[in-house]
Amino acid sequence: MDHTKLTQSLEDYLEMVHMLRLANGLARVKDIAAALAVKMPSVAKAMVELKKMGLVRQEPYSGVELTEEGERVAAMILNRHILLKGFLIKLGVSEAIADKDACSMEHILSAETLGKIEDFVKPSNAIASAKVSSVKKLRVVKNTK
Amino acid sequence: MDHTKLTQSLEDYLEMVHMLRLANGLARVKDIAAALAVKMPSVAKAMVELKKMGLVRQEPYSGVELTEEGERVAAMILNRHILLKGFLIKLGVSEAIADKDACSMEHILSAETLGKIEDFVKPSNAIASAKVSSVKKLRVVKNTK
DNA sequence: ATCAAAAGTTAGATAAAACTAACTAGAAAA
DNA sequence: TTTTCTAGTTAGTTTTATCTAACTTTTGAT
Repeated sequence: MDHTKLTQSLEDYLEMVHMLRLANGLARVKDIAAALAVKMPSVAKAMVELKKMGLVRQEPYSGVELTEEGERVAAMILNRHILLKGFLIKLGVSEAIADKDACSMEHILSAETLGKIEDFVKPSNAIASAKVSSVKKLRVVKNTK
Repeated sequence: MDHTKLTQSLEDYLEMVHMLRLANGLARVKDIAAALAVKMPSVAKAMVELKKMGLVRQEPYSGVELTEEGERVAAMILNRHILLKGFLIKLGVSEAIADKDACSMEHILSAETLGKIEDFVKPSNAIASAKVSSVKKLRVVKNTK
């Protein structure tokens, strides 16, 4: 509800909550920290911010959930991630590196560039279900930034 | 000489010094600030760091120069910039946006991804002089981050 | 030659994002 | 049911990168 703009790092946290819920059903502070290669207090602080912005819900000492708005925003970010990862793979980049670089790129590219990348990746037969199937294949692993 | 790793922001300052010297012959604090859309004291602080690292030389109250090592590092960064900008333009992105996004991307991509992008941009007939001619066309304008 | 404007510098404040250390709540084992 | 371990939190520090305000040097007009 709060329209304050997300920083890159908050986008990462929000996206990771979403990924972990898709992968495990539950987004724990400990797992968020491991996946982003940070310590738990960093996650706690980020969650305080995301709660203030109304993107995340959390009862003390338990898992993190997304609000409806949070879900909407996180899905956007995750779609960007999937698009960029697919793009890099299409260029011949290995899956692990594609994942890592997509994660960095997803916060900085302009809408125009993202659009052109989309055109490149889906030249004609853009099947809407592509995104969905990619999401199903999500596997969350520890990052080694 | 000092092997401390450059931060993204120091890479930007170093690259801009190089660009301004190529474009104007002289890299002034005021112009560096304008081109990167920051204030002069930010440039002054960055120059202190780059001097410590032995990448930049400057007599007080005058223009900034690159050391040999600084020149080497700056040229690498600038080549990355030129590569990425060309890549984006090839995808159909407008020149201004390509420049801006290349500037963000140049700090974060892995060697593997940069290599694949190079393959994509120069499929076969990679003329060495391409880089040089791009440099000649450099025009430094005020950034509006 | 003087002095005002422009360019450069220094000092100190603020904000983001991480960390460590120390504390608290909850879950699991004895 | 205690106790212990794990997960989560809070407080305070550090680093990076910006800023504003105040000061200094240089330049250049008069």
